[in-house]
Amino acid sequence: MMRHEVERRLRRAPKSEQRDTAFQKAIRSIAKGKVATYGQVAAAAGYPLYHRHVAQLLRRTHEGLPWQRVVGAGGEIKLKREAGMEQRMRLEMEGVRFRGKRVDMAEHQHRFKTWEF
DNA sequence: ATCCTGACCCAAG
DNA sequence: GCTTGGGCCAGGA
Repeated sequence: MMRHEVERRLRRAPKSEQRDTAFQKAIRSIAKGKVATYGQVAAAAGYPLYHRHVAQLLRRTHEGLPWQRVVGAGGEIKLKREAGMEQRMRLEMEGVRFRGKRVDMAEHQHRFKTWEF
């Protein structure tokens, strides 16, 4: 492995790992039957503007996380086809109701306890 | 360095 | 309800 690559990893890995840990912690804190948007998860974890990274993390690894509780702005499910259907089904099994294509956010918006982060 | 892409977001029209 | 254009960040080609 080339030296510059090693240095690159040492320099950046810790930060992104911290972020991912914070994201996971925030996601795990979403109550059953509630949802939060990518942007809200990022902000609650202390990284506003990092909503795309929340998505990236979930795409990489969602094992053991209540990933179905993370939705797009306005309660929209962003996964396509099968994956989208699965997310909707998982949410409905938790009692989450939809208004058409979106989660009824007025009823199911999770409120993060910001002092925990 | 540049360009593209992504389980994004938002304001406009 | 759209669609568009802009903004955001990091990783890969």
